[in-house]
Amino acid sequence: MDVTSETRIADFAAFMAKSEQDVIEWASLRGRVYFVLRECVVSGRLPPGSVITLRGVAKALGTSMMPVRDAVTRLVTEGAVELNPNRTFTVTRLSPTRFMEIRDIRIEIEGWTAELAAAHISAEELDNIQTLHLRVEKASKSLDVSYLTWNRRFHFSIYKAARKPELITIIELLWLKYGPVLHYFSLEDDARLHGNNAHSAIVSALAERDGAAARRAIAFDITTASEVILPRLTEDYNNRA
Amino acid sequence: MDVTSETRIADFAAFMAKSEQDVIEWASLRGRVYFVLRECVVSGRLPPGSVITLRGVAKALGTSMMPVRDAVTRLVTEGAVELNPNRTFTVTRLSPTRFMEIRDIRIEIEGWTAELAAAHISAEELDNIQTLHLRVEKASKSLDVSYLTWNRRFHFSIYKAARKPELITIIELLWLKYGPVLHYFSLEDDARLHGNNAHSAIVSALAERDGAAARRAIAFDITTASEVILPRLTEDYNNRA
DNA sequence: GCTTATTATTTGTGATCACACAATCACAAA
DNA sequence: TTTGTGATTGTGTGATCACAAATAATAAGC
Repeated sequence: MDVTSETRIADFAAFMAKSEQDVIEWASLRGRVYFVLRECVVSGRLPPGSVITLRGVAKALGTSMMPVRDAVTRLVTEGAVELNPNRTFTVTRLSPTRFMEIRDIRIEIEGWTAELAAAHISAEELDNIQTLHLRVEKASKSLDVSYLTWNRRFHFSIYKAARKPELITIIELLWLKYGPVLHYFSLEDDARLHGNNAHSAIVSALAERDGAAARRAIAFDITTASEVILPRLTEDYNNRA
Repeated sequence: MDVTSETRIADFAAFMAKSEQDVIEWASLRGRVYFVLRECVVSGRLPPGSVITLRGVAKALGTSMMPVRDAVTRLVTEGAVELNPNRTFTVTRLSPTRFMEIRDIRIEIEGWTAELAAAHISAEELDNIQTLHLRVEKASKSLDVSYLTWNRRFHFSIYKAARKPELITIIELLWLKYGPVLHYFSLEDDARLHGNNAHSAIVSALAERDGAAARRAIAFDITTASEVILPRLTEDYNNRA
């Protein structure tokens, strides 16, 4: 218990410093705490199942309990964190069946969104997506953790081209639940290469304004990635249960 | 300003009493406050655009600010309430385009869920849905406000038969945003009759385990209802803007 | 020595207080 | 009459305190 809490505090502090280097500056304190916690959960710094205590996080971040409380309860309503009957907060652990359900929903919704994007995408948006595609490829070759970040930006740049903000909101929620398990993926080079092939197919489908092809390419991307993740997740889930 | 706040307080108190008559008993105070506020928003007691103050609600419910604060911030993350730059909370007002976007998402997701339900539905579930269908029909003939409640139970009983909890979560969020504008609908008898025809089609499609027909029937139900709502919403939106 | 009961610590929950910001109203000057 | 300026009120936000419940730790009993 001592080690994890210490680790958490160190992670929080490190990420706090990094996030202040970033452009994003939040007005309210609760917003900053939410941002830090959210990134820790999505990036896998806080692995699924790890406990979160309000006072611990507050101490680690040098704030009061209140902003942490707001941030954590928000993550609870978003499904990234669970409130156990033991009165403890834990990062949500996805069961294999739940993982597969979210995978199927992602294929349906993100595929649909990409299909809509193919109909509305502008030349500038397409340019931006192509450069992002190159950044993802570069990040996938070097063993960099930033791969997941670039991959995220690549996907959401496509979805934004559909001009459906409510769909974006839903997809963000899906990624928030899906994000932690993506960490199983970060050291798997061949899977990344497959992902790059899928990304190429997405880009060319968008360039040709072929909605059906874009939907298929998105589905292929999600499927290939999940085929790498699912066995590792299942193994991990059975061991820890 | 005086009238609305008084009205709000009265509504809250009345609904508080009614909710305690109900079976549902929440452990935490924040949960009860959330439940009350949520129902006030969904049922249209708090029309879109009305302001919510933490101290006012706390005073009306006889609690401290804290549970209200938790409940309202949760509604904000769920999209039912907005936090304006003026530092005031207001019930989210759906623009016509935003309404149509959610309508389309509902057709896609709820149609899909009904299609899945047709494949997995059991005999008991089908029985339950048929009795609920009769309750909706009865409530639609008498000019009762409970029509929306029964309609909601009818729909979610179908979606639960799909056995996809993540989909249910998404649909709940959609209804939370969609709910307030359904109040335009409550006095329109002929539209209700159309809705009943659509419901009959849904039930028979489920009885025959015809997924494609169930999807079409759901889409028809949502479309016919929105065709009644949209012009009224647009008129209201243009007048108040 | 092992089990059980009791204390102690840690947890989330709710209440209260202090602060900063925004809006509104009142009064005075042009 | 209109406009600018100051004060008052009301707002969300953050901090601190008190409490109940649950877990962990300790001590008592066999």
